[in-house]
Amino acid sequence: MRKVDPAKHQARRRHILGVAAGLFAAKGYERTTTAEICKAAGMSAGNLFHYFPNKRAIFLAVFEDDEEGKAERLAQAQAAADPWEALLELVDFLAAPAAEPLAPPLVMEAMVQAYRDAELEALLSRGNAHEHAAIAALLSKASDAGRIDPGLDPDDTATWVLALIGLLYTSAATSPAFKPTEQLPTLRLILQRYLRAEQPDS
Amino acid sequence: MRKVDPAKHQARRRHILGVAAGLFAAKGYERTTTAEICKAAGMSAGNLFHYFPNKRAIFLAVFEDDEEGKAERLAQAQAAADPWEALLELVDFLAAPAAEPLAPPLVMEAMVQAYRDAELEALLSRGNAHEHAAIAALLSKASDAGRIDPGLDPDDTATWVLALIGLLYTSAATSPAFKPTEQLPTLRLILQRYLRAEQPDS
DNA sequence: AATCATAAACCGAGTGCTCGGTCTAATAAT
DNA sequence: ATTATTAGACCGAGCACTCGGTTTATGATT
Repeated sequence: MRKVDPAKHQARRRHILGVAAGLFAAKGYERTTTAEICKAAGMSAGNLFHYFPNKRAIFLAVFEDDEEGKAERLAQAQAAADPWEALLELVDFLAAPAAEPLAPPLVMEAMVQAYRDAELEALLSRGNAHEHAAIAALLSKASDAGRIDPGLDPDDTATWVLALIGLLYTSAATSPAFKPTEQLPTLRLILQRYLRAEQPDS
Repeated sequence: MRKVDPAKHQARRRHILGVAAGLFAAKGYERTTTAEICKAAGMSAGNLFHYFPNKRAIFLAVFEDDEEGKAERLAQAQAAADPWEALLELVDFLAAPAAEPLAPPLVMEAMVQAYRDAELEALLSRGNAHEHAAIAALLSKASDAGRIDPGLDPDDTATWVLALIGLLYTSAATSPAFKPTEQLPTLRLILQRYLRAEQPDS
């Protein structure tokens, strides 16, 4: 009996997800055919569907895999001494992938698909809820420490902070001239002025 | 010989575009079938394609029609006496449609489609360029009048202002809890603190 | 007014094609 | 030998769009 090598299986799976992510980003979900994924992954249809039950599962897996391993980073942010610095670092961390060429269009595609797919919607909002909670907690702490405008509601504000980070993705996806790395300082400026209006110094 | 009644033709055309916009917003471009549009519009396939050469033309026409008539409003904004007030009003004007239920998902769909359709891309960036120019001009005037932070580059900043307005659309489309009308004041707050950092008064 | 001629408006069954997904049989590994 | 893995021909459903034809509205003609 031939023994399964789970590591090999995982690697092959990830290989598929990699090429699929590229295609989904470039052409969108519906216009990407399973045949194209097969060709790009260098395998046959039968084999592709040996790894995933259907096309949608491939799409979902792209984001499941991405969502993994983000939790500890969020928890780690909480532990930092200075909540304001921690917030800035967290923003940088969440904004960083926007510089990768694939991420912005992929995020756009995910958003538009989540609008009509309950499962994807659930998956994404779970990840989003974690981020939201982490940011809100930091905002609350920073507010207590007198580092940000105390008039801001942490929950509502966290939503806006997340949305502002998302702006890097949507802008990068919609206008080629927009370079997330170049624009990150402006994002930071906006956040600082928005959040720390009452404490213009340090 | 029968002569065409252009008004009637226009009305019928707009009727089609109305129902098509609803379907595109709800289900996305690719998942909306021409058969559905026919049914919703109460006409046959033959007749639908009598008004539009193909499905994509219907999609494009939705945004062409929307783009019309926005130019004069932009020009009018320039004429206003106080550039800062004019800017705020322009923001309100551009943000207003975000409250309509159809607009946010439709905008999302347009953005994602424009990423791979040169014609749509051209159409949207034309409209965007006008808005960008109008905002940049107002920012420039406001800067000269000492009403905003002089360190901000009008062009770059206009891009951000537009992106921030777009946030109302993307946020409304992706999270049902986000109500554009309720969030507009926060947007204004962010803009004020961002743009007028050096002039906290008035 | 009544009739005719003509082009627009409209219909809906049909068509060719593409797509996601399956099936069978061959191959490779143990 | 036995079973995992692969390939790609194949299938049925669904799609955008066409086509031949009917109906309806309008101007011209009598």
